[in-house]
Order: sequence, then structure tokens, then C-alpha cells
Amino acid sequence: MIIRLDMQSELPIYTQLINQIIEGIASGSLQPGEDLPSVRSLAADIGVNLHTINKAYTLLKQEGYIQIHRQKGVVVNPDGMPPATPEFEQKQAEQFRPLIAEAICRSMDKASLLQIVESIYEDILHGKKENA
Amino acid sequence: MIIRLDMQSELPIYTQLINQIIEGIASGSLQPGEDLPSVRSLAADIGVNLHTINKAYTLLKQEGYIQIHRQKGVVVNPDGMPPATPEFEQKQAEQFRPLIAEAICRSMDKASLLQIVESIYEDILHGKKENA
DNA sequence: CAACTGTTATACTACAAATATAACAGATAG
DNA sequence: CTATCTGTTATATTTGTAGTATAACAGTTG
Repeated sequence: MIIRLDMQSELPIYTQLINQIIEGIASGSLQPGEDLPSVRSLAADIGVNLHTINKAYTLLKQEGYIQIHRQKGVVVNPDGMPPATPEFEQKQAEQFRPLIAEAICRSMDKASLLQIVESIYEDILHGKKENA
Repeated sequence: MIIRLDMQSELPIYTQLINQIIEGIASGSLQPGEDLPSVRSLAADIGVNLHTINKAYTLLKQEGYIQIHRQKGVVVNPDGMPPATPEFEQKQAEQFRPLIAEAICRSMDKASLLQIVESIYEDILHGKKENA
């Protein structure tokens, strides 16, 4: 699992970490039960403070993606991923909504939009990085 | 055009404003050429500072959604909306990506995801608010 | 002239992000 | 047993953004 941070991004570091770990799980490059680096070693690896890693891990745990064991370590949830609850779907829709509104303003038709979503879906499943 | 703010939201006020104005344009409730309230009157209406409104308007202008005329007022861009440039599509994909990765983790299949995007697309076109 | 427009400037509060240190408590390998 | 690793907690500091509060400027318009 390679973590790549953009220090110029408007996204906080801990958010970039969360996004990349979730995508790693989605693509299968991180398997349930697999160990994640300790807060200290990952912090040292990518050159940030251990609290930044800890914040990302804590949020991932709250959402059910990972388990954190005191004095042991961090592991991708071996009991499987959290389900798509109604609360999740509502929050998801709230995040999709402004993106779709923008697309409509820019005259993107429904088929084009769905095609973009579909290709991103496939890219993630096949572990493809952002278009370089 | 009715603006509804959620002061408990994690989204900044100016971002909520931007989102609602863009959705207003997308749904057709705001037509090209239509006047928007002045920074002062809108600020007074919704109970925020005029600089907060000004920040939202300035960003909307930078993206081409509105025009701002000194000593006149603010208007939805009468020359039409900005096109879907490659830069826009790339930024759009970056924002879609983490949402789709989350959906994959939660075992949402491609058809379900596309169906959700499609229904939001239709909701916006028909001016429907969030599911109450 | 008065009232309105966007614009600019300054100052302040509040909060989030990130860092820097330090210490604690339990597990484990030597 | 001791040293080392784990997550956890606490405190303090720096930096940047969000938002507010006031004030003034310059041009338009009734």
C-alpha cells in the first residue's frame, strides 16, 4: 500500500489518507484482516505527525472500515465492511448532489455523466490510478 | 430563489450558498440574465455578514456562473454557462472518486450506484428538494 | 443630494489542521 | 526482567480559514 500525499491540496492530510485507504480496500489491494502500519511508522514513512495518522485511523474505525487493538495494532476489519445504511445513502446523496448540479449547468447530459461514474467505478475495481 | 442555510453543517456558509445557487441554475429556477440580490440585502435576509455573500459571489464569478457589475448588481451569466472543460472533468472525477470507492466498499453494485446518480440528476432537473 | 451598487481595508474572534513533546499502560520478544 | 513496541492521552504552539464588525471609497441612479 503506497500512500501519496499532495501537500498543496485543499484536502486535509488526514482526509487524503482516509480516501486512499478506502480506495485500497475497494480495489482489493487492502484485504480484510490485513495489517496497517502503526501510527508512528506510517507517520515517519510519509513525513507527518503521528496525531495526523491517528486522526485518520480513528475516523476510519468510527465508520467501521478498520479495527484498532490497544497494544497490538491496526487491521482492516476482518468481519467485512460496513453495510450501505440509509444514513450512508442519504449522506452520499448530499455529496453527489452539488457535483451533479454543476454537471447539469455545464450541459453534460445524463448519459455522459453516467458514463463517467461508470468508468471511475471500473477504474477503482481494477486498481487504476488517476489519469496521469 | 429561497436560500436555506444549515448553521450546524460542516460545509462553510459560502459553500452552501454556492451549491444552492448552482442548483438553482441547473433546475431552471434561476434563468440566465436573472438578477441576484445585492450582497447587502442577501446578507440581511439570511442573517450573515456581507463578506460571506461577497465571497460566494466572487467564486461563482470566477467559475463563470454569474457576472458582477460595479455599481449595478449581480446577474446570472446571460451569455450562458461555462462549458465542461477537460480541467472541469478532471476535478469532477477527483471529487466523485472517493464517493464511489466508499460505495464499492459497502457492496453497492454498479447498477445501484448509477440508479442513485440518475435519480439525483432527475430530481435536480425537476427542482425537487432533498428527501424530507 | 440621497440611496444604492460592488469593492477594499482593517481588526477581531473562533475553530480546524498540523506539529512538537511528553508521558502512560499494556503486550511481547530478547 | 527489561527493552521495545503498540495505541492513547495531554498540553502547547503555529498557521490558515471562516465569519463577523465597521468603515470608507467610487460610481450609478432616482
